[in-house]
Amino acid sequence: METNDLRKAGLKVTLPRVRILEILAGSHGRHLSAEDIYRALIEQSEDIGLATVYRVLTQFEAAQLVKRHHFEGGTAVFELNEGEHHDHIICMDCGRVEEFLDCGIERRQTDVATRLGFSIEEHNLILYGRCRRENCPHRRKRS
Amino acid sequence: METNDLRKAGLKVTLPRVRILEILAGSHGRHLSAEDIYRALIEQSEDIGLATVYRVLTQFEAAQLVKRHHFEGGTAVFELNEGEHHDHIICMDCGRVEEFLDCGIERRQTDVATRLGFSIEEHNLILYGRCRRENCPHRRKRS
DNA sequence: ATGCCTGCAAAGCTTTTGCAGATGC
DNA sequence: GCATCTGCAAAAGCTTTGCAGGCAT
Repeated sequence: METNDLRKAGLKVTLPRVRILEILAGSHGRHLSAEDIYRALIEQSEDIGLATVYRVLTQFEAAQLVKRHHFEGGTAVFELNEGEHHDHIICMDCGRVEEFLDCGIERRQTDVATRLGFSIEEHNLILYGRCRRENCPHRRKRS
Repeated sequence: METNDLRKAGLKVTLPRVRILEILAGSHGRHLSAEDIYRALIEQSEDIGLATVYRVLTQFEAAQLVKRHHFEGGTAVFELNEGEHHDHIICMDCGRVEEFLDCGIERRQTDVATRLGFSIEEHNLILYGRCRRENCPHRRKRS
């Protein structure tokens, strides 16, 4: 039950927050911008302002319920924080985003940081490429 | 001679472009925002508009003379493209940026991409940590 | 009942663009 | 001389903030 996540974060259980959580949960791994979420709300006839979407997402980020990514070009995108870490690979043709985790890469990152005299706190790895799926070449895919 | 780089890129050798290249070359690895460069120009009494800085940087990026990074929080930063690729580690306390290259990480990235059915075009890896230098703990260091 | 939320509109920031004049070749 | 470039100012995103009213608890 997501409403408990809200309570645990010290946030009141309000309709905008619940709806936004639902939309994020229903995005099946797609990464949504504030605008994406705003439009999704409009589609389901919820009268929630864009400013609220931003505010809620910022609160969710502070509460570690979501992660904010900057990918490329100004617009931030958000995804539910499922707990376990992963990195991203993005298709430059169709915009599809896949997630992955490679222990070897993770380990070597720690090694590099140590070698340079840093203690690593977090990291951000994005691969840009082209996927060879037959349904790729044009436009973002609906899930 | 940097003016040749400009010519090779099909760009006329103008004062703004030369000055901006010089500033980037003299930044000793520090990553500069458009605003940083603009202020540096003002300091040396060059009357060059911020819009021009942005335009020139965009042209330089297209000509692969510089790389644009998005690091964190809205503002893009730029560095001279020295040819060989590297990644970044950033100190969350003092903002210091170090560069590194780890062949193991590079190789595994390619492997991961292949496994997922992508051909990798480029990537972006940033480690965030805390450096333990005695001169670190507060504020960004002037070079 | 009270304090946290929300909507709206306005402001803030970074970046881009239109246009008339200036400059490199 | 001509095309490209620049400065200025205005516009265009994306995101944040102020304020008055609304809602969860």
